Amino acid sequence: MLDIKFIRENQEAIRDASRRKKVPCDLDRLVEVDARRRQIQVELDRLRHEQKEGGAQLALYRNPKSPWRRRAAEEGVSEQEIAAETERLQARLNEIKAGTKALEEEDRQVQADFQQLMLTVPQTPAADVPDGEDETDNRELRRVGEVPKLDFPLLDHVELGAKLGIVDIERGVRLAGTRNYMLRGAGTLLHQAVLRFAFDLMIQRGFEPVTVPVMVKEEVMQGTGYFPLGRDQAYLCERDELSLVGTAEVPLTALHTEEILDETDLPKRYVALSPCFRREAGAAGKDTYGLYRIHLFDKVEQVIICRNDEAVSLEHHQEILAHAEAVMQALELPYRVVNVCTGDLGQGQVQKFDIETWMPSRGAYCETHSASRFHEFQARRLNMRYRDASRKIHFCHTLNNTVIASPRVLIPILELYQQPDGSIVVPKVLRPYMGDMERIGPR
RNA sequence: GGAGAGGUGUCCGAGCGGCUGAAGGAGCUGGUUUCGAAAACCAGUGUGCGGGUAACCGUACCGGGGGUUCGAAUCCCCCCCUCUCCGCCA
Repeated sequence: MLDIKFIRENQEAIRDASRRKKVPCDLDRLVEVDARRRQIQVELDRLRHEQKEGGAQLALYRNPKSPWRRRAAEEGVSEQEIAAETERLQARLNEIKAGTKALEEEDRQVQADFQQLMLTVPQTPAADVPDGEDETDNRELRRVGEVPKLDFPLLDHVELGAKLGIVDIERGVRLAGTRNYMLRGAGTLLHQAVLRFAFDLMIQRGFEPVTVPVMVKEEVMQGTGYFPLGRDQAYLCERDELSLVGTAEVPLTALHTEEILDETDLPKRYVALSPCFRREAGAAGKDTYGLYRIHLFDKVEQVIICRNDEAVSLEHHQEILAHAEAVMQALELPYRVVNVCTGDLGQGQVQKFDIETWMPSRGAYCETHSASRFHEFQARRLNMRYRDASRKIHFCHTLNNTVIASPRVLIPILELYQQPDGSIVVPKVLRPYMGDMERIGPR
């Protein structure tokens, strides 16, 4: 959500963002509703003011012991005159009541429309976000690590996994349908090892580990910007009015909802390991092979909540990106960093850097991480603020990034660490998490 | 799931239907005092929205939503949440 004042004064920028991000937003309607909203408030305030004063006066008229009555008596105002005046005032107040009631009714509708429309306004992208339609227009910033030259016929992760008995897609699908899987034996250990390694690295880097709820209320989904636009991507537990989160970004970012923090407590650095649930609606037929696009995975996510300062935000953006890169470098996986283009940006994102890791079976660098900054967008929706040294209140800025998501990252690990004999060498940094296992061989 | 208690400002805690944005305390900030500190004393100390260049003014908010009333933190209805006891259970 953006500041309505900012929206009013920067309509062209919003229109531009809406077009370039391909986020539909009826700005004309919003501006119209906003004008009416303010009109109503001025009128309502006026009516309520008159009501308050009139009501107080009426109390004085009606109370025989009031100072006003005493004064009136001294000045020789007759009982009849007071009674007449009381009646006149009562009539006026009844009139006001009717007027207020009608206006309040309209106000309710207008406020609802206003809120609805406000939720659709896109954040304006940063100046250095490249223009573009979709992910093919993302701009590569750098490549890190060498793609190893393996001079034997490569197997993909599905074949490797099946041969080694560590990835069981067939049975996963049998139990839960398409885009489901089972990890088994060393596959499960590898999965856990990757997550735990990443988690520990973040703790070392000063992030507070948090265990989060993965079923959250409507407001939380809306507050983080996933609803209403992304509603069909989420699994809903309608009976309990809860949604399964697609990432721990949601509960972590919303952690201080409705709070006013102290500036001295910022930035907040949080890390959580959670399951992530994604319906992948609209992705039918896309990436159906293997462990790439699946309904359930585990992810270590990092979130920073910081001061409302563009420069500070930028700095943290680089910081969270660096943490993720450190993980990839420790795993010795070749990756590249891309500056995500406007068409591929989410509604609330100011800018997003993806890390794409080389996946031999796909013959491409593919997204494994996504680092976003939002400025106030999420904080406004969540009403998450802080007080600065001069007691002024501001909305926080928020940022988040993947630390590691598995099993997707198992794709490059399995495929790049495979040996001619079909076994997998365990990346060095993961061995302590796997009972010093150095190699995954056939059972 | 059954029974009871309760939800008020940063916290604790009052609150006959109008004079209560809300007593009183604590905390915090500033000042006085002190060589300095503590203590004591004095003053200030919620958020949103609207209007105004501004000082400021208006209005809303006492878990949420309706209702009664000229007027509701205070009365009525519905919902939510927390706590205690009992039952069940990873």
